Amino acid sequence: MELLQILECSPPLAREPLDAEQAAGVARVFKALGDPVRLRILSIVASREGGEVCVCDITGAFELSQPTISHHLKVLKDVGLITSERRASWVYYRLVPETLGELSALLTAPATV
Amino acid sequence: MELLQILECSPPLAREPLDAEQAAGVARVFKALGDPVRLRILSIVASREGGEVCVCDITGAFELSQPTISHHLKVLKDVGLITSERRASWVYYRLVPETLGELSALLTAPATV
DNA sequence: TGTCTATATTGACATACATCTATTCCGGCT
DNA sequence: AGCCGGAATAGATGTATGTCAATATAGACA
Repeated sequence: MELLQILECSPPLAREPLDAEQAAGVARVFKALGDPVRLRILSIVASREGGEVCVCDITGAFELSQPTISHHLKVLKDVGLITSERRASWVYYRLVPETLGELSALLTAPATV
Repeated sequence: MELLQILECSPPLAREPLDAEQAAGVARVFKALGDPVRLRILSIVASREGGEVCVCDITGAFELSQPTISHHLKVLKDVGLITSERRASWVYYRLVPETLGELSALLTAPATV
């Protein structure tokens, strides 16, 4: 089952308990967000005017090796938070806003009455 | 610095890149959410009428040892997602909706124009 | 005081993960 | 074809993490 589909059919945490399968799917995405480097990469991609970021731009923002950045990009891509497209020698990444939106909805807190 | 404060002053991912300190703080919370058992525990606590869950209720919902559940509760508590209160022999956990709300806001996707 | 129940802590262990170096893959260029 | 630069993959390594059994702690009650 696709991860985005799991997110779509998972109720907000505050509405009813997740079943084991939903929890496993959702946890994969949160785990991807549970690393400071990946969070910064995602925020760079998500906040970019035009929506596209070249890998070289990301690599330049960190004091980490190129393979490490590549690894983190793969993790984010595998859970459906970003997509990639190769053009000539460069690979461009962009956000998948639907995934982020589903996550946000999942975390919507109950009305503080 | 308190984790909730870091969440409060961190811009939505899609607005501007997180700095290293913000990312480290936010990542701690997402890492706590990055485990299926903890997600299910949190959803049990968050969706409970009355807001309180006894540890024994949680333990009964999993085929895991009591120390393991206790460990996961501590992780969720350490990042400010839940709080605990002891009354007589029992310990009750409840959601901290502010933390969940801050996280949700952080993930708010950019307007899909 | 002693015992019983509920929860937390400790210590051990196997697995997962972040990072690096070395290498490979892919396009463009000469 | 051969080379070069950008990016991905493979393999290695130290550290973090999820789990358990054993033990400790806290409170109720006899």
